[in-house]
Amino acid sequence: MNLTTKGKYAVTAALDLAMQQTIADGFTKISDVAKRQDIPAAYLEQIFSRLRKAGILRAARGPNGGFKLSKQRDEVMIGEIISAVERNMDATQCSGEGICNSGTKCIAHNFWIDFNDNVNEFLMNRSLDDVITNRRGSVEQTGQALIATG
Amino acid sequence: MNLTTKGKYAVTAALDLAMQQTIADGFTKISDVAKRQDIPAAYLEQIFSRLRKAGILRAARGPNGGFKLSKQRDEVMIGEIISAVERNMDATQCSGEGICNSGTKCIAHNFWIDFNDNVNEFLMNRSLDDVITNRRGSVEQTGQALIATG
DNA sequence: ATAATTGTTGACTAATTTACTCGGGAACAT
DNA sequence: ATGTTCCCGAGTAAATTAGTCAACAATTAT
Repeated sequence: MNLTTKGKYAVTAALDLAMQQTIADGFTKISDVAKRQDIPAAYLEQIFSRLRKAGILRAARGPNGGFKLSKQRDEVMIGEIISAVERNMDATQCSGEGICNSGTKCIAHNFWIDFNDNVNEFLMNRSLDDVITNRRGSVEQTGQALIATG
Repeated sequence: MNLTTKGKYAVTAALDLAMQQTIADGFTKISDVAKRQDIPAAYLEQIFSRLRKAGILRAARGPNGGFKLSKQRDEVMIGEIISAVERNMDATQCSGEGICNSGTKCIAHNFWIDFNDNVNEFLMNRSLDDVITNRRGSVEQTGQALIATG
């Protein structure tokens, strides 16, 4: 299980983009997001690069360039953002392969699978819009998996 | 958010103790647990030491010594075990202090609080007995906090 | 054209954390 | 006494985190 500043910065920065788009519809510069959210700009570059490769953001270079969400803010789930930048959200010791105790399932295996499912569902059921409007999660499900379980 | 092999070993080893006590009622040696669960014995020593200091385990030295649960296995919650050995399960950047963006709450703050609550509830609602009998969580609540939110 | 602006990429690094090991000591049973 | 088992603190190699930096590529405004 992994949740580092990288993932937290990613969520914060994506929320910032979503809020900026409410105000104006253009692209938002990394340096502006970095300043507002108190995130090191050069580090945020790395993070946005991953979010772009994951299809969550679109970029434009040059003056008036920057980043914007590639979907509506109620279509971007927090779980997508985290899994795009974070190394490994799986809680099992064996990456879900069931080989955690000398080739067989350890006695905690199924428990960690349940834990994964719980975290997964929480993060995949909350959009940027939900967080901004302080909703506790929408009903719509994506069916997409955040945590690989083998 | 932190969930390392230390926490996972702790849960596995506690489950092992719980299962051994079903068979016989004495103390179980570190070396036996380590062998059965494929955990480095010297490392498990550290882990059991913390669990003992947290009041989860009792120890006895000398021949026929070892460890046993200090409560019934349906009274020991997985969350207790993890928080006894793991450094920091809090998902906020600011340890819940609300100073994540230059002294004020960052825009993701409340979201991470909700996330903490969710994880907390999951882990504090499952006993060793629940995991062993493959139940999805009991109804009883402890009211004890796993994740500090300030 | 050219200069200014902004993202793109890959390499690099210091600090921290993880996942252990090791050695000696203390309590206990026989 | 002797062997067994936990107790405790120190030490460490490897991995990870949390960044920085520099050169390059695309775009726009003049």
